[in-house]
Amino acid sequence: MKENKKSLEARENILAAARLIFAAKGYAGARMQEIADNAGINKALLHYYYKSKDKLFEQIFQEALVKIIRPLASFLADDSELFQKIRNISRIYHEVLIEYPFLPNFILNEISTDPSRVLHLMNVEGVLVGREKTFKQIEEAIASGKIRPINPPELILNIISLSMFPFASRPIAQELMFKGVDMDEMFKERADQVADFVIQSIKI
Amino acid sequence: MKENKKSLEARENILAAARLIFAAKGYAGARMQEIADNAGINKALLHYYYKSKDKLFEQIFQEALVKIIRPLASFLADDSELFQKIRNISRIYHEVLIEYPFLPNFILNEISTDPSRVLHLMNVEGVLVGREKTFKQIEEAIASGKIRPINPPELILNIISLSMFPFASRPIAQELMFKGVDMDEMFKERADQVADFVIQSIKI
DNA sequence: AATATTTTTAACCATTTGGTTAAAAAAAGT
DNA sequence: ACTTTTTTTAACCAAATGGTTAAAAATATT
Repeated sequence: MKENKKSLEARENILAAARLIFAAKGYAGARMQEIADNAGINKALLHYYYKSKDKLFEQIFQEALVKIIRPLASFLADDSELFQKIRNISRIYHEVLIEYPFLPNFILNEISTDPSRVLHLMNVEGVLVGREKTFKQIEEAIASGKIRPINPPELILNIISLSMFPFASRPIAQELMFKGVDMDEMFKERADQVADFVIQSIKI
Repeated sequence: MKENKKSLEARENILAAARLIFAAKGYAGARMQEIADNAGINKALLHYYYKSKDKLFEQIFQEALVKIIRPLASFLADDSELFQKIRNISRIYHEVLIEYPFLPNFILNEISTDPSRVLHLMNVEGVLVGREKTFKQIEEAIASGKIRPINPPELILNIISLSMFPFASRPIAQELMFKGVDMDEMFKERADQVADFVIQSIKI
């Protein structure tokens, strides 16, 4: 007998619970017992399906990493015109983060907590492919007078900062600057705002 | 006998070690034993000076929160001209974060991990004072045609995002976009770059 | 010098935590 | 039907962790 319906369902319940708990509390703060409770099973069964906390975490973290890095890889590989590419990446990041708002904190936190445990999970190849191409595209846009001079990786970092930081800082931003404002609504409109903000800044 | 030189030194050693460990590993990942070792004392003495992990953490976290929020409060209270204010806050944040680069991750992480334990430590008053004034200043700059229309809190969020996120994302950014680049050098020049980027984006 | 107070330590403790075991229950194969 | 394999559970375990205690050492007060 191999992986019948019920066991697959249990596996999925475990993953869903683990996503929730790991994202909320981080590796060190997460408790296997809490994940088991949340998945509606007991701890021994949790260890039966996923050998150890490390293994389980690795899988969850890997998933999260992919969700965050893929839009960047797509941006770098994209052959569209520069401004269109900027609109695309901002839109995609906002879509992803509206669905998984905890991703930035989860990833940044685990990387700063224990780089050695997680940095190796980063599959860099997908990013490397288009990087030089996009750097060159930006440099050519500068040379041809289409945009102002800017260091290409910094331009990209700016786009990502504007897209991701507001999600990471949401609770504190809500308290300090957006008291009484519906930030979910704001985020929906923000994708294009960010793209416009960036384009306005660099275009001549 | 009250707080002689040696005991004050021990207290400061403890705080220094606690800053290091809490910032690196977060509340849940930090170990009292590790803090004690790092401070060159034993665990009982650590508890003698600071009653509990919670108490010690609260003090460290409070300090960190102040370092992050004060520049914002200064910005909001500042009576200078808008573009000058933008240059000021970017510069101050970059100065602070070059000295304490772990601050954004530390704070964002703990807030997302356990908002209830830490959100109440945020002294909001200093921020509230100047907020409406600066919002009005931005609105007037828009009305008078000096800058493009933008939601004032979002403009501020953009400045902070561009200033803080690169520090929070440093390890991953280094790997993906700044391979072989000296990011410390980049950060030194980035204060003015960020201010220019923002001003260029909004000015008409 | 004698006494009181503060500082430091080693040994200990209760709880929590990740993980295991051995056996029961359920399902599949024959 | 019965044998084998997979799934599930309760009970258990060793290590780690935050915290305590009681006594020794150092320092200050008289």
